[in-house]
Amino acid sequence: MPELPEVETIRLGLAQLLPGKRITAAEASWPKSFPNEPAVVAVHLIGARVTAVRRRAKVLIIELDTLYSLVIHLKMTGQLVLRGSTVDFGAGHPSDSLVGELPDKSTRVIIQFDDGSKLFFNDQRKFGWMRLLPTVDVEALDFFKTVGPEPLSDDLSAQDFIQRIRRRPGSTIKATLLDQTVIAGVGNIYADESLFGAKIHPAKRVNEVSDERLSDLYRELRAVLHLSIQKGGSTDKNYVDAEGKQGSYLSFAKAYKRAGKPCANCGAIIIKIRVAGRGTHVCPNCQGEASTY
DNA sequence: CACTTGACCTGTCCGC
DNA sequence: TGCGGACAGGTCAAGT
Repeated sequence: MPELPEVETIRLGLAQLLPGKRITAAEASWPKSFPNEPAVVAVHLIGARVTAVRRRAKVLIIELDTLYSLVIHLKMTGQLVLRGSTVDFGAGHPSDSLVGELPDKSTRVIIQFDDGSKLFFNDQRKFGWMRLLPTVDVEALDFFKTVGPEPLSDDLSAQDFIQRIRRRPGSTIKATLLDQTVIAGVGNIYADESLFGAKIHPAKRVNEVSDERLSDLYRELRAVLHLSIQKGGSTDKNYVDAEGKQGSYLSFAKAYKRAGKPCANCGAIIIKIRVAGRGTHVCPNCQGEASTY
């Protein structure tokens, strides 16, 4: 569920909170969530100071002054919440937080810092992971070697976007958007939202979509990602930011999780179907029926 | 080769 | 009330 805007929101928070802190301890109550050898952790993580927090696609990278990095993928239900920092979180009240006392029963890893603060890696479904790697090896991970360009990059033009989408002519447009090797960071929410905005049926094959429509999709995708980052991401069930707070994008969503409700453009009832093995929200009027293409 | 499905997991919701 | 099953969806491995 954390997609590009959610991971970016967490990154923005952690980038404010973590740099300069020194790690004093790390423990994993679910070893698969943090499978590194204890000896490697002892040498390259304990005592390390955080220098930067970066993001690539849906992956967070916490860089350390030991020239190692913590690489983290939250998958569907992962959370990274900092508690007990001497840095003030600002105006938010504790009641804004979706998570209560930590650790809780979904806490898999706890990273402790020299100022007494703790970073909690919670993950209800245990699909997420973090691993410690030499920083120079991070980009050599298979995922980073094959992942597509950042959709919000200034370097990605509409023409570049269209060219990459067309690498999968026989696939549905939604499956292609979700393919991380085509474009990075898009998941189920923003696939549905951007396809709605571009008035493209998710089940339509790429080779049946015009360049003009794909150009609309490029613009809509960037717009919904920008808006969601501005709203602190989408909280459906589990997602919270680095302070434990929910995001509010879903109250602005036009398709995702709106089955049975009227389309904001035409008033037709949004339906939920299955495309690329995922629950898919579509306006049958604005986006048309797949069979008519 | 291109594309789809299953596995990894837990919690929630629905029907009986 | 309890229970079985469907469902939620990111990514990789395995299957068609």
